[in-house]
Amino acid sequence: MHYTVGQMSKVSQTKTVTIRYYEQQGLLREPPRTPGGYRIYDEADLDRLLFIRRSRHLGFSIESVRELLELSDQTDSSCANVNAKVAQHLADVRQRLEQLHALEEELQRLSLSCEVAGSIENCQIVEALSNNRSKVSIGD
Amino acid sequence: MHYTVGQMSKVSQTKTVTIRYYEQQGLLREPPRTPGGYRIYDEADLDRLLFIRRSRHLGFSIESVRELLELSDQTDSSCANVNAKVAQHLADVRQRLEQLHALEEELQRLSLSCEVAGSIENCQIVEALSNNRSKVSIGD
DNA sequence: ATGCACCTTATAGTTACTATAAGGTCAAGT
DNA sequence: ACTTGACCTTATAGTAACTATAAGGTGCAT
Repeated sequence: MHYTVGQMSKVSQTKTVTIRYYEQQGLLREPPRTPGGYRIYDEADLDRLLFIRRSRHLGFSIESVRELLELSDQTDSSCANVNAKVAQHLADVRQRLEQLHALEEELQRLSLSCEVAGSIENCQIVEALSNNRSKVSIGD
Repeated sequence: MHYTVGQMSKVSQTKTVTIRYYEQQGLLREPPRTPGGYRIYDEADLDRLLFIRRSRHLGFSIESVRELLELSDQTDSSCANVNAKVAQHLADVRQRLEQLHALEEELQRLSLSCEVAGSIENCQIVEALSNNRSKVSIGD
């Protein structure tokens, strides 16, 4: 199966200009073209684009996405080079999971307190992500 | 306890200009000033700033952050108004959790396969976030 | 062979910051 | 009291990651 840029756009909810922007940034390869110059993508290109979009949506910078893609592109390289990077991204992902989970719990509490009490009291959404001031750091 | 913009900046790893930008955007209040015009923040301002930064880091748009903060600012409003919004954000957060979790598992698998086999084979980071094409949507 | 939807490159605009300039404030030290 | 230096003020311009628009070429269905 192969796709035009427009079909890629539709499936991935990405503007066609954005897809070409990713190509320019080296996140997507320069795909083959029709005689008339139209880009032709395949299944793997689509998967890669979906990965980029979802990673961006989860707050990863283009630079982080590039690194994750590079891990993915490694066919079977010596681990020493790669393992530190994996560990680093894993720690990052786990921190995000923790914070998202705290936010989930608070939203769920709000939703429940609404159903039971009929009104919101003592909303602590902000606290869900703002405490543990000393334990958690930011940074990418 | 109260803070200058510089102290807020240090604790939250946020440039002072960015803090003033959030004030301009209405995410932070206009704080009281010293006679000389310096901004003075309190604990609650700091918590709010940390919440904004972490939400942004998790991929929420300024608009989403604004909505979450509005939920938080509601003292005890009638739920009907708010509940739909909470449910929506909860669904969004849970989708992010799912995707992040898939990424975590794949990074962990990579890390383990390195320790055991000494090399990375069959890396499927991209697949971790790109499959379930029909089940999962993007959008904020 | 002629629409018309979809593709091409290129340039300018938007969002969410980030950097820099030019100058005022404040607390510490003399 | 005054000076010094770190930190504050507003204002303007620049950057990253898109997004919109223009001007024109492609390709398939009638």
